[in-house]
Amino acid sequence: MLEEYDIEYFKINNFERKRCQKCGAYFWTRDKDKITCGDAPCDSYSFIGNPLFKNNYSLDEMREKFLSFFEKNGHTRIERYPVVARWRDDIYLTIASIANFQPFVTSGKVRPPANPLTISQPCIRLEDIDSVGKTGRHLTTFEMMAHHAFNYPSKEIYWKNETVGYCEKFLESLGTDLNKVTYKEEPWAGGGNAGPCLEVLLGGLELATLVFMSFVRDDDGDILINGERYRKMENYIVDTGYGLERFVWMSQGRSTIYDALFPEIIEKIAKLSNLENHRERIYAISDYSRCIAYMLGDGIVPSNVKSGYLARLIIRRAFRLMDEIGLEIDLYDIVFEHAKKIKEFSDRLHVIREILDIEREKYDDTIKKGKRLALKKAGEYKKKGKLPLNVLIDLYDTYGTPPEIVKEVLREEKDIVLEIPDNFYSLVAQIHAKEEKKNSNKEDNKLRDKLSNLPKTERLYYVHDKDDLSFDAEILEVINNHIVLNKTLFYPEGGGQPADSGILVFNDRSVDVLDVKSIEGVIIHKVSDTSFFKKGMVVKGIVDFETRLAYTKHHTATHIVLEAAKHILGGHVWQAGAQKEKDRARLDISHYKKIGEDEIKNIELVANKIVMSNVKVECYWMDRVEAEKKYGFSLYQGGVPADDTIRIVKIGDNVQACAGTHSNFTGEVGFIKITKVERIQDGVERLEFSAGEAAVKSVQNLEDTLKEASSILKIPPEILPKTVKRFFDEWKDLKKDNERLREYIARLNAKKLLKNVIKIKDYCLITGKIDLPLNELMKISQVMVIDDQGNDKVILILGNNNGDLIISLSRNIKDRKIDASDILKKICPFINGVGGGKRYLAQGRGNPEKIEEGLNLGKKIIMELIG
RNA sequence: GGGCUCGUAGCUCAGCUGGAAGAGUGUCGCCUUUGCGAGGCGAAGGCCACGGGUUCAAAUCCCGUCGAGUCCA
Repeated sequence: MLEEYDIEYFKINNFERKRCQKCGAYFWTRDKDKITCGDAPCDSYSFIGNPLFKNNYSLDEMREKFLSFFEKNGHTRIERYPVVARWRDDIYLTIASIANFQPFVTSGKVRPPANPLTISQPCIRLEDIDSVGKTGRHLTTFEMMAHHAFNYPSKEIYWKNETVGYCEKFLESLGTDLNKVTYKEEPWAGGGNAGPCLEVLLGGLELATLVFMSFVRDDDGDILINGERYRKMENYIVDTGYGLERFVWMSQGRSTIYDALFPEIIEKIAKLSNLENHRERIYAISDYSRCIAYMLGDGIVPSNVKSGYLARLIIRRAFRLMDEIGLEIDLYDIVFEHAKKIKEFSDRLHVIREILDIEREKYDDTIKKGKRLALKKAGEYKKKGKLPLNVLIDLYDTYGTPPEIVKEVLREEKDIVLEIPDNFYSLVAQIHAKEEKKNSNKEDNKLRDKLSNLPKTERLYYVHDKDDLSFDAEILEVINNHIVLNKTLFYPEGGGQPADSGILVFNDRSVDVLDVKSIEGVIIHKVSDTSFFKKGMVVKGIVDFETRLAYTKHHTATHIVLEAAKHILGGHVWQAGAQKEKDRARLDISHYKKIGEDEIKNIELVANKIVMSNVKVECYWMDRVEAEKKYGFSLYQGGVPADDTIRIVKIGDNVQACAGTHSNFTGEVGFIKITKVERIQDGVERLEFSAGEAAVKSVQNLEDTLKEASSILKIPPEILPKTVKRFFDEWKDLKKDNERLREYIARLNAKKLLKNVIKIKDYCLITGKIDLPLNELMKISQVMVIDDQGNDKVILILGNNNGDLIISLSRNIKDRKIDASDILKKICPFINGVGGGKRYLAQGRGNPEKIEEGLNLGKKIIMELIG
């Protein structure tokens, strides 16, 4: 792989390629005497107390220094992207600056926002969360300062020489002695791409990585990196990453990175705690709180799934650390110290506070419950003297009680041993390791191949005339039961809007269109019959008007409801999913607590106000880069399109990238009625609603229900709640009365039955037929056999006119020969019955006319058993 | 997206190898005490989340719905 690192710049500037005498890695240096690569652990830190830059820099100063340096060198400065990677479905958090441009820019499908560009991108990586605070250099959150150049076969911006040159020039501008810098060779791979990479090392610290992304994953490729195969890409990308925090640290030479970055926060915490005893924890809190500020500031809502779970994870870690050092302030007070420095968070501070308050409450509940459970489990295992590992795992996995808490609770308990293995958390991870892989749609892939030669279908549905949903088009291809036309008015399934239905007509024959899909811009119509369709025919298509109109209204309504929800609940509301149907639609939104009744009413009201204001629904195509610049990432509520040009749907303040069909004015949507709100996940609320006629019908249905309910009670609907309450209360009272009476009747009957007692030895045999339901017989048995138990051994056999039969024994009968279930089973055949039970109680049913007979038989059997 | 757990008295929970609803705490009443705190006796308070199924019988077993918790990716 040497030729990849054979860089002109190194030659011109008299670099030498050497092999590290400690780790064996190859590296480049100006220093003839250097024998190690410069990376830890081969070289130790030489900058602590001895900064290797000329001046001290803060985070803001260093960031500005970097960005303006590259601006001066022909790069365009780009605003940071959010830390939550909403434009990707393979990662939740932005883990690198290049992540902003994957997958569509790196693959060449979409052009970059500028080329070359420079950016300082806040990134979050939780892999090393356990090391934070302990090592002095690990962080969960860092800013990756970067410059990127996207090179295409037709046009190269710059490549390796310039990249290394910029690096040297930038280091030089900080007053670095370039003789002390080494460039270590290290192949890089990530996100399906790979390439050679140079790690820039100074004073034992890796300051930056210069990646030359030029390979793409391919099982047939000839390049092997980390056990995976890659091949050369057509385009090639300069992907650099300069660690802002490390540059700051290097400039200050403080003993840890935390001391360099967050001195005022550490000081604040130290005032309330003891810095010397809790140094590591305080460092970790200073970092975690910044991570939390970014996550919540960029709109992540804590949840039990996806990125929300990661937010909750780190928030809870922070709570635990704070508790461990007895820090008695709100987490928000620390998070605020970070958040106040980030200008776009200023109007989100109150939401951040509220979220953290709610999280604190939930955490306290979980821990409280966990402690109780731990004590209970400890009690269960006291005899064994040891709490088994699987119980410990269960406590964490199922109830969220970390082993540290269990240990704390059991500190007082001396009878029970608790062993927490070092790899506890990886053991938990192993349990969940089994992952099912989604099998990709094979049928789609087959079609994809066949369609690859066809041109993109002309989409008439964006420009059609509303009153006439018919069109003529030419058949380009017939594949199985699918038809491809040169143009179509049929809307293909997408963006939560189902496909149109309708018919295709040729001469006087027609077929139903069952499904419509768009595959890479080629629209295919699945039809009921393709037998008489041939390539080249011109056919007439007619889209079902009613269905289309219903979908259209609900689609526009979805945008309106989302806007209303944002207005009422706040800017953290994002669409988490949506689906339209003919008579209703549903919209999932992120929100951190249950939506209240009043809030729902307000959302409904605001939505209807938007409808009544009858604003124009503007749909137009726009350059992607421009649109992003103008409207931001909130464009992408329903997913990210893979094109340079995107379709914008603008309804007042609400602007979204959307491919669906929409009404011309909001007034056409008609009445919007929210019919149901449910929580599908913690942090995700689902709103179901209807629009237009469907909304009117849904209200009418509700009214019908109300009328029906009140007509049963023969009252007007207005007093339904009051009356229902009265009935319910009365019902409860009657139930209680009934209970008392049953008890009373049971005792009366018990008294009566005592006349039938047959005494044999010390047994009391009682039989009787009483005309009462089975429940009452059970009650009598309860009274006679269990409640009023004296020294007598009572055997009770009762029957009723219904054919029910029970046999009940008092618990002091120890003779195993006498078994209620056995006796009953012997009787059953003679009364055409079934039944069973246990030793002390059996119950069955037979022919009502034979109950008398059954009772006598029972008497006989028992007398034989005792006698 | 996947796994696990839980919905029983106002609250915290037991009962869950199927047999007819329990404890602690809180509430109310009476007694004891100089008062506070506390103690004694008693009472009220349950669609056992909802809907199906299995069974002679379901709080208990099975399926579904709704609600809650938690871990992992």
